[in-house]
Amino acid sequence: MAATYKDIRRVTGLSLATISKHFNGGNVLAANRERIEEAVAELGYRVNDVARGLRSRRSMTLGIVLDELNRTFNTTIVSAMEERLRDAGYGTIICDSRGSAEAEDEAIHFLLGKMVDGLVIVPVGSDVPALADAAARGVPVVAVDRPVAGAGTDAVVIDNRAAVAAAVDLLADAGHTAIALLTGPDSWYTMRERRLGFAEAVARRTGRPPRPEHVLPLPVTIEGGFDGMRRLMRLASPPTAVVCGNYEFTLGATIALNELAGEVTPAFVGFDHLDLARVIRPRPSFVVQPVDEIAARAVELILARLSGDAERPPETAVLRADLVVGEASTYERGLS
Amino acid sequence: MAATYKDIRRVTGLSLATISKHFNGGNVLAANRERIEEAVAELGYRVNDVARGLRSRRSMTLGIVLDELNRTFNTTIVSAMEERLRDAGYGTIICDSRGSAEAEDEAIHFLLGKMVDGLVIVPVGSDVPALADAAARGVPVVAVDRPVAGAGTDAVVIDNRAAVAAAVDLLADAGHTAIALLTGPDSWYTMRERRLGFAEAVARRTGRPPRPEHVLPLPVTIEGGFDGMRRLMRLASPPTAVVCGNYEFTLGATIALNELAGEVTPAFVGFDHLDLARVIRPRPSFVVQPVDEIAARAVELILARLSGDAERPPETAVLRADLVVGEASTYERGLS
DNA sequence: TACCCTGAGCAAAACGTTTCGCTCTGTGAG
DNA sequence: CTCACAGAGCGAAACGTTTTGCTCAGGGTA
Repeated sequence: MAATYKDIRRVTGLSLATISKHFNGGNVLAANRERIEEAVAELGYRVNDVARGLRSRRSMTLGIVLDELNRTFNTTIVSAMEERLRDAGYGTIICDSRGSAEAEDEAIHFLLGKMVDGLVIVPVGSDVPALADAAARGVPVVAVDRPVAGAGTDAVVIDNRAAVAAAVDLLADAGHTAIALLTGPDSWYTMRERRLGFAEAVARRTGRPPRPEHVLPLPVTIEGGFDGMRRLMRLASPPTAVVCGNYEFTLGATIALNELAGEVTPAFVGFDHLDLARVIRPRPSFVVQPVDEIAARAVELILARLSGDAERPPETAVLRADLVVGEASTYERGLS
Repeated sequence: MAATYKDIRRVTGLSLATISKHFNGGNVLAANRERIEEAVAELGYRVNDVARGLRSRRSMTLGIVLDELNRTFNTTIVSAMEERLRDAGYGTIICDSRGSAEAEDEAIHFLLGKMVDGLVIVPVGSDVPALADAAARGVPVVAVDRPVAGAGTDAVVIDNRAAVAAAVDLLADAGHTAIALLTGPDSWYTMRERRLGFAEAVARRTGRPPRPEHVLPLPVTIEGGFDGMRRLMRLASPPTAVVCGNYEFTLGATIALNELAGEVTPAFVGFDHLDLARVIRPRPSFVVQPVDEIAARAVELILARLSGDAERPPETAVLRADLVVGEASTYERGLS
C-alpha cells in the first residue's frame, strides 16, 4: 500500500541507487532532485525505517528503559534527553520496566530486536543481565541514576552522600540533633548511598552515629513513607527532624504528617519533586536533582560512544544535587 | 556480529525455511527442534524483529503517542495498556509529544516508519493531520481522552459533562450557590465539555447560569490554576466553592490556597490525581477518571481492528468518571 | 493396488532499503 | 593530445527474515 522507491522509479525513471542517494545526501543533479521530490509529494512517500535499518545496520534510534515510567524524575529526564537526541538525528523508544526485573529484561531484548543503536537505562536493580546481550551486539549503554554491576557501561549518577549530608547540615545548623532518615533497602544503590551519607553526616555533626531506630529501612512506596513517619513519631523519643530518602517517602511522610496534624511537626527535608514542595505548607526544604544536567551528560556519553570511540574506558559522571531551602518556620516549629 | 539463521543452518544443517518454521510454530520434528534450540543457546541467537517485520509486514508492535509524558493520568494508562498488550503478544513504543503538535506529527511519522501495526494516541489538539497517513497505510488508530476531528478513528473518552455535573451537585447539596470553575480554552475538547457540563449543572441547581466571572478560561498550566484561584478569591463577591477542571489547575489552585492560607478557604473539588488529594488537608473531593477501564477499552478496540474487522464503523466508548467524596469539613468551611 | 492426504523438509523469491562496483561523461592539468 | 579525476548515474548484491511452491516419504482408505 505504502509507496516505495520502486514507485518513485516508475514515476521518475531514475534508478533505485540514485533515489537512495537523494535521500542520503549523495551527488544528484538538481533537476533530478526536483523530479524525485515531486514524485514524493505525489505518492505521499515516506522512507521505511525498518528496511533502511535492516540494510544499513543503523536504526538511528535509541532505546530508553525506565525502572518506572510514572516518576517525574524519570519523565523529566526523558523529555530533556529526547530533545537533545532529536537534534542529533536520533529517534527514541521509551520502555517501562514497572519496577520489575523481568519486564526490564524483556524491554531490553525488545529494543535489541528493534536494532536500536544505543541504550539509556534507569535500571531496576544493580544487576542487569540483559546488558551482556547488548554488549555482545556492540550496542553501547549508559546507566542513569544508578550504576550497574559489571561496570562495562558509562553511567551518570548524583553524589547521593553529599546531597543527604547537605540536608543533615541544614537541619543541624537549625539546632536539630535528633535527625531521622526514611530509607529503603541497602540493596538499592541510591538508598544505600543516601544512608551512608546520612550516617556520616550525623556522626560528624553530633559526635555519634544516628540511633538505629531513626534510620528506617522501608519498602520503597508511598505507604512505606507513610508508615515510616508514623512509626518515627510514635517512638518514645521521636526525632525532631526527618530526611526523606526519595520522592515516594516524601509523599507518604507528608500524608502521615497531615493525618497527625497538630500533634507533631518535625522539621522535614523532602526529595526530588519540587512541585510537591510548593503545595506543602510551610514549604519544606527539598533535595533537588539536576535533571537537565543528568540528561545532558547521558546524551553526551552515548553520542560519544556512537560516534566511534567505542574503546574509551567506561566513565561515571557524578553530579551534584541542589538543596533548595524552604521556609525557616519549618525548622523553628521542629524545635518547639 | 549477532547470530542469524545462517549461523543456525551452519550448526544444524537444516534449511532456513525449517528454522523459520521452528520459530513460528510450524511442523518441525522434535529432534530437529532440539538441535535448533541447542544452536540457539550456543550462539546466543535472538530473532531480528527488524528483518521479520520487513518481510512479514507485521511488527507486532503498537505505538503510543502521549500529549505529555509527565502526567500521571497518561503514564497510568500506558502501564495498564502495556500489560494487556504484552499478553496479546504486542510490544509497545511510547512517544512523547510534549504538548507540541509538531512533535506529535514527528512521533506519528517516526512510528509509521517503524511499521507499527497500530497507534494509540492521546492527542495534543483535536486535529491530527498525520493520522491521515496512518489511515493511508491501513494502520488503525484509537484516540484516548479526546476524540480527533475527522472521526475516522475509534476513541475512548469519559463523560466529562456528567463528571463535572456530579461535582457541582455535591457542592450544591452542601449548600453552595456561588460555584466557580477553573477551565481552559474551549478549543480543548475536555475543557469545553467540562465547561458545558458545569454550566448546565449550575443552571439546573441554582436556576441561573454561572456568573461569567466565575468561569475562568485559563492557560492550562499550574500557573494558570494558581492565577485563576487568586483572581477568584479577589473578586468583590468570591465564589464559596471552586471546581478544578483538570490536574494542573488542581495543583495550582492548591498552591494559591496555601499562599492565601486563612484568608479564604473555599470548598474545592480537584481533578485526576488522587495521590495529591491525600496530601491536602482537609482532604478535598476529587473527580477520578477510571484509568484502568480506559486502558482496557482502548486495548480492546485496537486489538479488534488488528484481528480483522477493519470495516466496522468507528466507535467511541464513553466511560463514567468517579467522584471521590472528601472530608465534610471542607464544605462546612466553605460555607463559613 | 491405486489413491490421496499429511507431515516434514528444501530452494528460491520476496520485503524496501543501502552499498559496492562499474560505466560514462566532461574538464582541467601536464 | 593524453591522462587522471570527479560528478552523476546504473545494476546487482546484500541485510535477516517469511512465504510460496515444490518434493518426497509414509500411511490410511477404498
